[in-house]
Amino acid sequence: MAVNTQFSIAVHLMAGLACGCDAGVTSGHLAESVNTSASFVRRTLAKLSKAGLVETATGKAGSCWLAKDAKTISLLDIYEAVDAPKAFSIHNYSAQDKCYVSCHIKTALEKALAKTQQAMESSLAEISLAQIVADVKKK
Amino acid sequence: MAVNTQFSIAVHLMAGLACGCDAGVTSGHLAESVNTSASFVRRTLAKLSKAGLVETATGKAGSCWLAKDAKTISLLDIYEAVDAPKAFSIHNYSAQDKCYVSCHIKTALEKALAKTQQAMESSLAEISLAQIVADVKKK
DNA sequence: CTTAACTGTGACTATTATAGTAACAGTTAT
DNA sequence: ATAACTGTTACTATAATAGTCACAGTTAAG
Repeated sequence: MAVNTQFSIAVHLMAGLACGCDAGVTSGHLAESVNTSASFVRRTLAKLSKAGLVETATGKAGSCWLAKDAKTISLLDIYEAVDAPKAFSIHNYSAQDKCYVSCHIKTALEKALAKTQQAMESSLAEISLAQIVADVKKK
Repeated sequence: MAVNTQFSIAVHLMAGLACGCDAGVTSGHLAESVNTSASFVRRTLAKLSKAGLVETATGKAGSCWLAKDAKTISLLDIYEAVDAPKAFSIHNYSAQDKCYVSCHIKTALEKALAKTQQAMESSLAEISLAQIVADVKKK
């Protein structure tokens, strides 16, 4: 798979942490839920930790837990934490001097796509982890 | 590169067509502007053609042109025409029965991300090809 | 009616981002 | 001392995408 799923995996992990906050949740537990290796989970977890969304304890009986209340964590926080790719990527080519479209399309596109990216991020900011967890529990 | 640039290339092509509408624009001309092969251009052009955004003529002196006024073409039209990937893809894993997060996260995520996708598409719908062309010409 | 110059399309290769794994050093309860 | 974690690096495998090649189909022009 060459599709980026970091973000959705990260949300899965965060939801897992939000639900299992009673017991000490390990990367192994989470890996089982996501169906991948503990190592892969830990790498994503590391990013969430650096972003201050998750706290961890090393050593025997080490574990992970949410650093904040799920209500105060938005999907945008998670999106930014895992530095998922932008919604759009612009092709990079060497501009042909004699063609003004070729020379200026890139900046024009960047300007337009910045707006779109902004719209997407605003939308993500409005969804909290708590909402996701509520949805998961409802079913 | 495993990053999808279909969309930005398609906009580049459309801008090229919008600007060079006087002369017969060929896939070769466009390829030069984008700095890729004519064949690759034609394949993207084919999608735009199927979507009714572009018309083409085969045979000697064949060429391409916009099917509609640039003012009436939105970036969303182009986005849909090239069926660019969704902003987010959800990881696919086999759900672990004993874990309810694992079982239900997917539908919860889909619901949340549908909103985000919608926000993005609305934003794209508000930008017309004509605006892009104006930006390109301004500089 | 032959040739030249296009489009349209299928089949192929190369690239590279990403998923996923393995291994091991560092840490800390027991 | 040992067991069971985290944190991190290095590696392999996969697959989406870019990009190329080749050729059939079409049409204007000589």
